[in-house]
Amino acid sequence: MRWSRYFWYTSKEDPADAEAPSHKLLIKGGFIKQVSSGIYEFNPPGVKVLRKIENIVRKEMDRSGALEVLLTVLNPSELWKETGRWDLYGRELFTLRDRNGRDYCLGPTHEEEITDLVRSYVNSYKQLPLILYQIQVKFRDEKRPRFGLIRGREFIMKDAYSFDTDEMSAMISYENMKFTYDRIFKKLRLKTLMVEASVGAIGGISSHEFVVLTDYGEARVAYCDNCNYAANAEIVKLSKPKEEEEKEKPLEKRYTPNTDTIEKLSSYLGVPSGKIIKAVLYIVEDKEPVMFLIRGDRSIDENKVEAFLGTENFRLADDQEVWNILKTKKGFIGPFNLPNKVKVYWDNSTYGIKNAVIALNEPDYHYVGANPGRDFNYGEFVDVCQVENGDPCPKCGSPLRVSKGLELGHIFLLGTRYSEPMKAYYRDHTGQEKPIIMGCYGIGISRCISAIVEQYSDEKGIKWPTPIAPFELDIICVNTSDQEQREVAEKLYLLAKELDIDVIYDDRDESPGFKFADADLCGFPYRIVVGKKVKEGKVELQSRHTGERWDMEIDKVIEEVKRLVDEDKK
RNA sequence: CGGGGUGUGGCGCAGGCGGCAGCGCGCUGGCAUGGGGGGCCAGAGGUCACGGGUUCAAGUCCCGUCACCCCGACCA
Repeated sequence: MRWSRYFWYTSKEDPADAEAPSHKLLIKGGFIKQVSSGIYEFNPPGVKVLRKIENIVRKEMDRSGALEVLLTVLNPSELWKETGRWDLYGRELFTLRDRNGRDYCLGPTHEEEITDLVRSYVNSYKQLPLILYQIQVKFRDEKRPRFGLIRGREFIMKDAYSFDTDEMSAMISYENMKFTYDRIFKKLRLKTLMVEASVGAIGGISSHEFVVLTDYGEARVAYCDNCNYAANAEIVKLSKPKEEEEKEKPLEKRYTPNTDTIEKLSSYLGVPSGKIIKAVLYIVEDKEPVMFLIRGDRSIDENKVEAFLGTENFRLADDQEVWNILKTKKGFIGPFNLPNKVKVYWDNSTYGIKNAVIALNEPDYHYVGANPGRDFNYGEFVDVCQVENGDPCPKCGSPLRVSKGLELGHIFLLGTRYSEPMKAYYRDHTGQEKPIIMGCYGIGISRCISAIVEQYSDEKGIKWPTPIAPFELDIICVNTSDQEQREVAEKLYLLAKELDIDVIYDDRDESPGFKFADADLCGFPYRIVVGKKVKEGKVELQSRHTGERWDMEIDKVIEEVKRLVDEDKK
């Protein structure tokens, strides 16, 4: 490709609206362009990267025995009503109506459609097991799109679905996909971590996420360096700590004005926040008040709350509700003198605290020196505490490490969540009718682009791994008005094409510095600079990854690039 | 959906105290250049997000709407 004839425009300035490095670089480098919040179009080099990723994924899926299909983007509501998700999926579902008043959705995922496809052909155990996949655009009307391709409302996903006769067989399909995902991310040069994940409301049997550790992820991931345990933070169980050993002080009611936060209370009383028992009031299903008590230096993990309550329909009580229910204000909520309708749960972290500070639902007052058994009694214990760095590993007790993670893949053993309501049945060898056991497996393809940029970039720009790079080689002619340099560059370009190197020749009439800056930004793994040294029969070969530069004979440089590129792609 | 912020040539920004709409990059033409977004000359390009209001006069003040970004809760 000659750059002067290509459609590729970079920017000198950082885009104003981008925050994450991958978002900035992809826009600045002219790979993508924003159309609307969470909606991006791909320019030619962006498409090249996307296709290379897709093809790596496709190759590994095919190798696993999965078969590619292409389902529809526009999906009639009927199937979604069969599984109840037309209503359950909520406002995240993009819906529309045709001229005859029929409802459709733009597919956010395709369990319904794939199950419909399979049930229309599969009747017998002889046709199973089966894994089908597709690579296709998905639509989700996210509450908050973020960070470019990291969370979009329109994005490219690889979704696969397995169909098995029984749970044992389904487990084998699941393991197959786990293995395949591991290969895929290695081929994409992504350093991923496989973590145990919540099966959530889908009610599946097993679930794992593949995440990369980055500040621009939205999941919290806990992992143990000692025993290799790794899990999404929301499912890491925290049990009761040891009882504190401390001499009990007398109970005292103290005037504590304006202490509506733990920090203020802690500094007002000169007591560490870990000695405070914090009470948080939630309103469940818009009516039922539920109080959680937790140690003052810890936070509530609302994912755990959701799992415990069995509903996502809950929220913090507002000031008015706190007053109406408890006759107090925020900061002074406690487990004493409660109306009967308030349910109270004690997080494990509150166990064994001696000489605690605790509120009593009386504005501007707290108890100090409160001790369990003597001054108050625990109720039912629960685990709703957010996991933090250093918490004990549930497997081996070593300190956990907690990081932000970006979820690139998620695999699920679904069971019969879709096959049962949609009557996707088969006959077993005795002639008995049984529901198919399903699994589903996703990879955010467009999100992978961002993840790769997050992992491979520096202040100058992107450093694409060779298998994913928009071009493997960039040829720059320093002085375009020098006849000899132009001829050499031209010759090398044609030779590189001859050898099937994915090459771009920067033949634009721009200053050398301009082209160097673009080359760094756009992230070509190899660059040949044709300059003054052509007089000595030499050009310069550079590696974007290592920064190395070598003077090479003009006659040998392309073969060397070919060797390096082939090595990288192994 | 709660909280915060921003909307001014293609891009990045200034102007905000009401009185000729500016700068840098990019773009067009020309000249000199050619190893790190380089120099000189001459140009083109704007419904100041939208709607309403105050005023002799609004980019600027007031009210409303919309869009986008960031922080939180949810998905690949």
